[in-house]
Amino acid sequence: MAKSKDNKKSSSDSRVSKAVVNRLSLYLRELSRLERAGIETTSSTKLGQMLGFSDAQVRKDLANFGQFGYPGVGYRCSELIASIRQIMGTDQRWPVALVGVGNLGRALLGYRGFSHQGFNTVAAFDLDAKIVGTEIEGIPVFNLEEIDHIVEQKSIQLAILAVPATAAQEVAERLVAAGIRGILNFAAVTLKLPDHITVIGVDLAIEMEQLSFAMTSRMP
Amino acid sequence: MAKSKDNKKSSSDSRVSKAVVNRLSLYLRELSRLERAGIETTSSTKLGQMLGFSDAQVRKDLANFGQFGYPGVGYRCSELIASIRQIMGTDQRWPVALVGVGNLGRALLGYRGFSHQGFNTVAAFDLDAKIVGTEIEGIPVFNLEEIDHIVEQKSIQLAILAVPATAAQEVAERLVAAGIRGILNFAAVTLKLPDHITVIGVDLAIEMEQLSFAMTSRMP
DNA sequence: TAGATTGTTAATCGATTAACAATC
DNA sequence: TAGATTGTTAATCGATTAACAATC
Repeated sequence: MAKSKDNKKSSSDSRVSKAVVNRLSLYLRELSRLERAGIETTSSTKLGQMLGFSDAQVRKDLANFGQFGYPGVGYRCSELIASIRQIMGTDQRWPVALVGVGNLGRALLGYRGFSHQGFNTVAAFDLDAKIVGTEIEGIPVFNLEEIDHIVEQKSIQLAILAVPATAAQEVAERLVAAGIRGILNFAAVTLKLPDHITVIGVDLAIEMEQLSFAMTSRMP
Repeated sequence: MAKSKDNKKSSSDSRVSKAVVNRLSLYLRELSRLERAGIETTSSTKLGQMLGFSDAQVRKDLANFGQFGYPGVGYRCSELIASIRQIMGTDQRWPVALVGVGNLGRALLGYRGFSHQGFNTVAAFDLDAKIVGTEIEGIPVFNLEEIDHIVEQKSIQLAILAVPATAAQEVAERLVAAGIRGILNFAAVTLKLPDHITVIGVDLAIEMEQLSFAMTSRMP
């Protein structure tokens, strides 16, 4: 085990920035790749190089949560993976609701990448009578009216919101009323929700704009 | 027009952070909403409030690129929209290639949100003989072999990469060889590409992890 | 042992906020 | 005019990097 004094900082004391948590996910992704490749040990320098960060940054990020390495040796991939999973909360399974089974929602239902990381889409919701009651990719589609019931029954805390922008605020409020505490929002609107609700916004048009800005500013 | 001395900083002098450019996109999104609602004027305070930023931050971000407001009055929505579009490069149309017509790729082909912002998916690429030669959502699907040809013919600089993670690095290198300069990467890998290539990564599993971290750290 | 690498403290750098004269 | 709000400079805050003793 890593270090005898395993006084990891309690997970709730550290007010840690969004950027740190994002990098933690990237470390996890690289570490998993190394482990799959049969590599047992790595270092802050190597990990940083793979991702374009400094070695100091890697160590500092991890230091927010405890001591995970061995001076003179580095980090054991499998151990660090387990530690980061625990920090991120992905050492447990999270049942997820997907709301809005349109084009994008359907693709997300079929997306295999989530389950690896500990996320299980267990219920989908829509208003379209043609699909309510069916199963898509093995996941039952319910009428949105049933959200309170199902969220409670399946102890769901997380939702993926893939409804049209015009409906997003209203649907989000229903999710919160149903007991959802975290939302991955694909709608191109800023949701106004109570402070205790976590919202991560993914706006694909905005990501494309970052590209066009880069093309435009670094003119060749 | 805004200010008589329109000495906007030249778009290439300002080395501006990723965070600033992202907020610019958010300002643009809110301004468009206001304009659609028939509101003609706003202020840094109001704009900030809508998005959870300080008024000073809004003004500082804009100050990177010029002077767009009227002291005592605020900003004219339509003018500021036009200015930000110009800064972002979305005052012009960008032809885009979509590579990898699987589950997610197909959804992205059907996604209407891009074209509003000035992006036009004009060609899709895949290896699957069953779909090569067909049109999906009105967009022709080509064999990946044809990428060089088509990219040149259609003057494409931007690509959306939606292939399996295992293929992403190899396919990305082909895109670069074909002349692509910016990639929106949905594959869960860090691409190793020349410095002059801009890559924006969107990893949905990582976004979900941000949620589970929030659930786990702010335990109720 | 010599070489490598951690965790951590101090120094630097950059980003955000506060404050205010200028302006409408 | 009085009130509102900009653009900008200076002050503060936070994040990144450098440096190094401790450790294997």
